[in-house]
Amino acid sequence: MSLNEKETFWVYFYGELSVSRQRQGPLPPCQSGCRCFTLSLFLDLIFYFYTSELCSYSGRCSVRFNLICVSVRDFKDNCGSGCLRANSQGNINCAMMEVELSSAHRSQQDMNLIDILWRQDIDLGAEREVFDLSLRQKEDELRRQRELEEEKRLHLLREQDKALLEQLELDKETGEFMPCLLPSEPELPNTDTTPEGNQNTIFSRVDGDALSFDECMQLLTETFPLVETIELPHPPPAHIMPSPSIGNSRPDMLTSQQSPVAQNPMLSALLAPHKAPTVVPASLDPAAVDVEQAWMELLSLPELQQYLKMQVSDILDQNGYTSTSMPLEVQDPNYSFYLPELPDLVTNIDTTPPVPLINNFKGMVPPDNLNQMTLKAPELNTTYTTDSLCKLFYTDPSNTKPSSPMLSYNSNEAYPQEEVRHKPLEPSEIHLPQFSLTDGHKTATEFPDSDSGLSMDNVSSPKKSHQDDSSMGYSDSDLEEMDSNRSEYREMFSLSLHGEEQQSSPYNTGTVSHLPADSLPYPKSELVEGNGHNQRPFTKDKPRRRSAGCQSRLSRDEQRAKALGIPFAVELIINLPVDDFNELMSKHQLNEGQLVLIRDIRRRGKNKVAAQNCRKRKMESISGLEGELEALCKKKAHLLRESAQRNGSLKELKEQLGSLYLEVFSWLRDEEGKPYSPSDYSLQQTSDGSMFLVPRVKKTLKGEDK
DNA sequence: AGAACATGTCATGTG
DNA sequence: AGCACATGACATGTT
Repeated sequence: MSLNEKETFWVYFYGELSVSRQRQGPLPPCQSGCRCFTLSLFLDLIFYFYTSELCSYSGRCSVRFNLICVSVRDFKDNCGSGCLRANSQGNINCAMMEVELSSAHRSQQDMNLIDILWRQDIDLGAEREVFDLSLRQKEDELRRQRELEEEKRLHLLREQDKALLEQLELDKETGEFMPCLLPSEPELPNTDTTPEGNQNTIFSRVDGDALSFDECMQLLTETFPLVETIELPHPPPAHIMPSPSIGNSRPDMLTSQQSPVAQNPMLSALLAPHKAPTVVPASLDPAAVDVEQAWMELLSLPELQQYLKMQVSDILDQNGYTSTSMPLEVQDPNYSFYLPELPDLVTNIDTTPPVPLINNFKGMVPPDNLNQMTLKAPELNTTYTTDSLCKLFYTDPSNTKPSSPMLSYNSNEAYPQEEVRHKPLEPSEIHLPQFSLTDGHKTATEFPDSDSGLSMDNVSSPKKSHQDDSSMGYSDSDLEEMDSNRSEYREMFSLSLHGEEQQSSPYNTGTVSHLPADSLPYPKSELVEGNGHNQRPFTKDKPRRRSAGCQSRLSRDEQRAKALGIPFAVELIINLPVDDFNELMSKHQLNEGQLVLIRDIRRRGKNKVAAQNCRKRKMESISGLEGELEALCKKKAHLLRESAQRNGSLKELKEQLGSLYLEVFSWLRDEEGKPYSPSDYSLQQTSDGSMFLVPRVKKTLKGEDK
């Protein structure tokens, strides 16, 4: 029996509705429950579940579920299990095809459970009409209609924004766009609550490619349609309390009071000062910009970071918040590490799936659709929002809290850690290629991973660039803790940021780590040809296809050296003979940090080559031993064959000898002319060739015994 | 999901 | 003692 796309059926998740990702482990499973869906809606929900948790996951994943689906007409008729698989493009290609709709495996326990759940829903007011197909179809039509209206409205808003920008005037002195008039901004959050909001509401642009503040705000609005504010142990002050009107509003319907910014006290407090004219780095093309990238840019703005710290510091000071007071830590031991400072802002930023990211999943229901999906099942009779959907599937409170993996790995990458808290980042440090040595004995780790190499990966690893930007000042202990979630974190940000900006920022934090960098894990990279190593490491005949994000360690060392102003190539540092190397070092005036980095580069480079050679030798040794073993096996087989051959020949000779013996023996006659019995006599030959007929001893002994 | 493999790094041993 | 190299062990990423 197969399910009709529109047919309503009940789904009972008995304990397992989980999203798994490669290497990251399963997400918290959905709590068991019974829900009424159409197949398409069920798939939508599955997809939402999938996209909400894996919106930026680029690898393969699957949604596994066990379910019992019950059609209206044929109540408790079907059950089965299946697996939705998504490819790297986010397409779910198997859908329900693997669902086996058979009642053969349904247990009586399942049947009873279905009955109980169904009756519960009846008690809650669910009627059979709820599952009527025609009603469902009407509902779908209404939903589509709302989607169309919503698209039109969004389009209109974008047009308005564009028209607004066209009204800007270019200030020839500053190169900034200044507003020639101050139009109202209905969709701009907090314009009515921020005193300076109406003064300079237009974020100036260097050129057309830059993100305006309005675009940033729009980005905020679009990206964080729904914010689940983390519950704080103490209520935030009134001026940062979220509006009570905040509910499950659709993101696109947010008003200035309902906007994510308004919902997010940290965010609103943070963003308000940014209404002052500020030059935004003009590196993004709004038409083609990835939202993630835009976010990276937005969050990496020095002004934003400063305000972020200032505002958060103020808020925390006012409320007595400390990282140790966060209740989230209780739920997640790692949370104090993830969210020490900016719980609201970054948590909200990271936990809400950006709408465009969800849109990346081609062929699936757009999030707006999801937001508008309605269900008439007893528990699902409200408009579907990200929140409600999450609650639908994550009814376990622990799963909706920051202790969830999603939140965890989202949080860690965006949080300035200890050093940031205690040592505000100075603008002069932001783009300072030559960091100053403030503490001689700490210079070895002036670059957070100058010894470990962690930051080298940070430099060029696109997915870590954000972490670099935001984790400035991570202590090594923090980094150690972060490591356990690093890969997860990486999955969240697939943006590719390249260029000096990203490369330099991690090193310019002026932060000091205190642990031996050895303890710091770091992503591995591969040796790139032409990086200075003439020796190619021994490898099997397999294609070397590591990801671009896992670039050469040395190239990062080179970037490091460049950032530190080391005046010679990394390959030179590594490959130069000791004397020449020392001479080179003495020729140049190098500070402690440079010397440490150079020594690390040389040590790592040498050791890397040594390891490669070692492995090469080991593999060669293994190959040699394997060859030797093969030869010995061949030799053994040959000897065995030879032995068998000779045994055969020997056996043949023995047979011939036996027949000859009998023939000779048969010729012998005693004195009476009778033949000798072979059992009584035997023929023996002496050394001189003489033959004797000898009575068998055995016979004689027996005779004596008698 | 997990095994197999590749690679970088560190700690330690050795000459 | 200090250095360079070798290698086991480990971590991490990829297939």
